[in-house]
Parts: sequence; C-alpha cells; structure tokens
Amino acid sequence: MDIKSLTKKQRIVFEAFQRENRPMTVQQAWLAAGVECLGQATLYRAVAKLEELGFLSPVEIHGEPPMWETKSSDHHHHFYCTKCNGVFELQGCPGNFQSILPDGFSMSNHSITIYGNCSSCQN
Amino acid sequence: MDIKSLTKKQRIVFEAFQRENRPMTVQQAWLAAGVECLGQATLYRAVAKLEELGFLSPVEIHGEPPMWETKSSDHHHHFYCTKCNGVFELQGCPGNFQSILPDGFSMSNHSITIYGNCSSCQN
DNA sequence: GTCGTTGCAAAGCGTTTGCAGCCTA
DNA sequence: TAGGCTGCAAACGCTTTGCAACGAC
Repeated sequence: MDIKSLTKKQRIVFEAFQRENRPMTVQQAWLAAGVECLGQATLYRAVAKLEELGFLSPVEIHGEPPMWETKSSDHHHHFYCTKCNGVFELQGCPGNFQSILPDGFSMSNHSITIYGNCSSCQN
Repeated sequence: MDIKSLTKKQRIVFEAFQRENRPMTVQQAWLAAGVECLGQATLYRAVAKLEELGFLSPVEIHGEPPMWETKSSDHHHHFYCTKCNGVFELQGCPGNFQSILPDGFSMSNHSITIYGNCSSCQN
C-alpha cells in the first residue's frame, strides 16, 4: 500500500489518475499517461493491480464504460452530465437506506449516480 | 407503445422478461426465450427496440454486464446480492438528493444500487 | 410489391492471455 | 539467478453490421 512498491509503469498510470483528478476509463488513462509510454496489456494489468492494492477505486456510470479514480478516504458519489459527459464528485450522502431494505437483507455498500446537467451546461 | 405492434420475435423476447420478472442480461434473456427461437442478432435488435419503445428499462449494476427489466411505472432501485449475484427490486427511495447537488447543477434522474446479502444468503 | 424483420457470418471493439525477453532485487 | 514485469500478437467474449432471403401488410 506504498507508492514505492509500484513498478515504473504502474506509477506512470497512477500518476496519470492523480494528475487528471477525475474518473477515467482505461483508454482515457492511456491517453493521459502517454500511449507511447506503455503497452495496452501493461496498462490493463497496471489498473487491475492498482485497484487490488487500493490505489484506485472503480466508478460505474450507467451506459458508460467502467472508470477508475484515485481512492479517497471520504465517502462520496458521482454526478454525470448528460450534455458534456463529464463525471463530477458529489460530497455527502443522503443516507437513510435502511428504510428501503427488505427484512432480512443486509447492506454492505451502496452507490448513487445522479444524472443531469452540470453548471457549465445549463442554458 | 402497444404490445400488438411488436413482431413475433420481439414479443418472444418481451415475454421472456415478463415471465422471469427480474433484471436479465441479453444472454440470460436468450436462454429464457429459448436459444433455438431466435438468432443473436435478432435478440440484440429486439432488446434495443423494446427499450426504444419503452417496454424495457436498462438496469446497471456495478461490475455486472448491462441488464434490462420490464418497465414499471413506480420509481424503484436495486439490490445486488454479492453472494448469489441476484438482483432484487427495492421499493421506495431515500430522496433528499438536492442536499448533495452543487450549486448550478440540475438533476434529471438518479440511480441507486445497494450491495450486500439477500435474506437467503444470510447465515 | 414494398418495406421492415430475420439469421447467418463477418467485422468490430474492448479486454485478457500466452509467451518470450527484460529488468530488478 | 530467480521471479515478477513488460510488450507484442493472438485469442476471447460480447455486440454490431452487411447482406440476402423472408414475411406481413
């Protein structure tokens, strides 16, 4: 769980996520890291490794290919702008999920995505 | 928006979703409809058409391939059991999303998925 | 007869894997 | 020197597309 334990290529991928500071697909990360820096196979293996080691968290947006972001300790959700296709981080959580859980079901996790238009795309 | 407007194959697909009454992937729908009944291309075209016509709604579960379910008029969300991989419908909604929306952002839709174990998988 | 529907096969796309060479401890 | 990392190319699985035959109105 220490960045020093990463290989050179893995670090290149991780730093691309840190630099961009937004959820990205594997292909977007490849562009951000520089496509000449590493092969596709290494890229996919690096993302999988980074997720396994806890450096990246997966982000799933309906209808979009899977994305990853740098893991942050605070609980948050995502906003997807249907106009510019941008993904934004939302702080906070509405909570109150127990009220919709059926009897006998236990919750370990949850994810929320809100769709709409971001402030730049209002007009 | 009338079931009578569907072709025979499209109806076979739609009835498979009605019969199973749970979110299914395209492949699961193919099995449910009977793989000898229709070709893959027709299957995919039927699902796309049924979604377009409003008979099916897409269901996205993190890490799972895209699913569809018969469209119901009531607002609901989904529960994913990480043990049996089953998808369950949750009635109701915690609401209160405005509180986490940044200024200038507008919400048109939202989706919630809760992960955990269903009542059959508790032990 | 026309036009949408169907099914096969091929193509497309994103992702994974096999393998040989490389780097690093 | 051993073991993991890398990159190429091939394989893979799911989905889409081209096209000719079919079927409904």
